[in-house]
Amino acid sequence: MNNLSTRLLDAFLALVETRHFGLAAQRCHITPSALSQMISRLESQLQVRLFDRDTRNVSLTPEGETFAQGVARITHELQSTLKMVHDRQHKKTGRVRLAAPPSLAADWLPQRMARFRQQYPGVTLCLSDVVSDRCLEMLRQGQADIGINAQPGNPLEFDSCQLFREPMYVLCRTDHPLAQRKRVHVRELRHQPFIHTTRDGSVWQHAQPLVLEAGVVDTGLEVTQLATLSGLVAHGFGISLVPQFALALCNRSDVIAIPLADRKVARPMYLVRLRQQSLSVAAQAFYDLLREG
Amino acid sequence: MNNLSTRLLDAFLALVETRHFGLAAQRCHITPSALSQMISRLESQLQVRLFDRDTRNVSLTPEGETFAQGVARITHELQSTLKMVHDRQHKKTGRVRLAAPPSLAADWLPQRMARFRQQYPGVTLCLSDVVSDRCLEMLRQGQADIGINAQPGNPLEFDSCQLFREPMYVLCRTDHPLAQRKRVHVRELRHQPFIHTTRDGSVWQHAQPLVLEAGVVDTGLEVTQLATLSGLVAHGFGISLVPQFALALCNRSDVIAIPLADRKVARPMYLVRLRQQSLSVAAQAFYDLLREG
DNA sequence: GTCAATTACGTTCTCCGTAAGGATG
DNA sequence: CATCCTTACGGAGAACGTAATTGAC
Repeated sequence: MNNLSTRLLDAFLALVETRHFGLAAQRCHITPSALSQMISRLESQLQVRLFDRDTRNVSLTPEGETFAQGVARITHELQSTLKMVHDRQHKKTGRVRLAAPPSLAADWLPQRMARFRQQYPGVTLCLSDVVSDRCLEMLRQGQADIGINAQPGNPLEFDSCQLFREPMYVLCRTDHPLAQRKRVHVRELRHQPFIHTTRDGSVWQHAQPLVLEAGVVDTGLEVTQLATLSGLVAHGFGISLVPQFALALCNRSDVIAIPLADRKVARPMYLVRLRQQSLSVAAQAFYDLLREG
Repeated sequence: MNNLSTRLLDAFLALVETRHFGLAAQRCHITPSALSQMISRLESQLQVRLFDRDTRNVSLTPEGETFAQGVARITHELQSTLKMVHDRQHKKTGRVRLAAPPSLAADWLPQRMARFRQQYPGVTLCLSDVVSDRCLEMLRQGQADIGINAQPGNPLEFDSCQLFREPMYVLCRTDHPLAQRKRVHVRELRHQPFIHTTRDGSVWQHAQPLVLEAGVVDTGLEVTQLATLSGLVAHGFGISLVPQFALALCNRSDVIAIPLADRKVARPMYLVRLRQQSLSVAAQAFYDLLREG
């Protein structure tokens, strides 16, 4: 029985403002007869007389006055909500939270973020540069919408597609025997002192079996920052492996990066999202940009 | 086109909470089919997909999430407004503003206010004790809902009905020649020094022509408070006229009040309200109490 | 195969418009 | 008597229920 519609409330407000059935009906694009019936329905549903009216005069009752104040608040909230939803739908507002490895967060991803921002300046872009394990965790806990990760995660839980395969490079001093080479094979790293990156990062997880198999010497060094890594290399503590997009972060005049010839050593990079939860309109647009653009 | 109803919003909220069409439909007392259609209508009106759903799972989209928050606020405002109107209708809340002369504000009116308050304790009763001119002015400016006044005001503007006629009394010292009399006629006040009440009060306006005609002596004294009046009388500055309900306010052992025999000198008292503006439910109830009870 | 959401379709009911009615200045 | 709100009545369309369909596990 108790059912109010926005049409009813709008008609009520129109009559409140005009105090005239004819004008109010005109504003609502209905006939005065229909408006009269609507007001009657409203009054019978509320069980309150809202207007004192005869053929000459229309005025609010005190109860109608209080109702009008409430309706004003309600329609304000309603319009605000509709606008919010509409704006999100048209990417005039919104938020996209990204989780990506430091190597891509440095340049590759910001480049695409800038393109997206230009098209949808109202959408907030949040970027977390995270190591591999943390990336999937942020997605799982709803702290990120889109992840970029070397591991695709559990297919039941995550929807992943490969973006590209990132070639790996050997990082060594410019005076290192390998420094003059155009390409290097993994097996040539045998007996080389090796500096690891942190073990929860994808480089470690991906390269560890390969370099161990190749017979590198463990220096016991394990660092997080690529700048630290290149610094250790520069001062002769050993060599290391870095992915292509991380090269810019360890660029020093006294170290050099040699591409690894082994194709299979290239690190895959996946675009990852939760399978159960759909993306917001803005996040979906950014997802499409990464996947296709 | 854009038309939302509370049924639609309630159905939406039910589905948000249950995440299950069957249960939500049960809560709304409709079939799952109807609920499905309602959600579809809602989504097409907003042009936003609100739920991700298949036969196994129902979950909000991010846009549905924001809409749900808005709807929660809207329904809260709506319920609050409906309750407010309902409470006013049933006199669980409300306000009645009264304007009455000091004589009636002292006892006669509070007595009825107490009776009303007992029945409708939630209704706030505001009382202004005002002189005659101010009473109609407060009604006119919407500062009072109900007036009690010796003047009915302009019949086009005010709706007035007489409550009673209040007998007038001569106030004099106990050692005054008239003090022993059971009744006094106006004409017997000839040559008596007379103390006036303030000229914007009804006593002055009502009694002035009569006492002047009778030939009283003007003392030049004109007071507002009845306690001042009785004090002046007690100290021999003259006599005065007071209405019956004001007697309690000038009760002193050294003054005495003698009823005026002239019936036409009795002061009429009107229940007054604005004609154009209807009373609130609470005010109407109090009006009826005064008029009939 | 079973369970749940959706679609198809028929019925009911709401809601609006036209036209007549009634009240007020 | 003119104006404006209201009532009466009929038709168009919305909304719900029943039943068949689709889809996921």
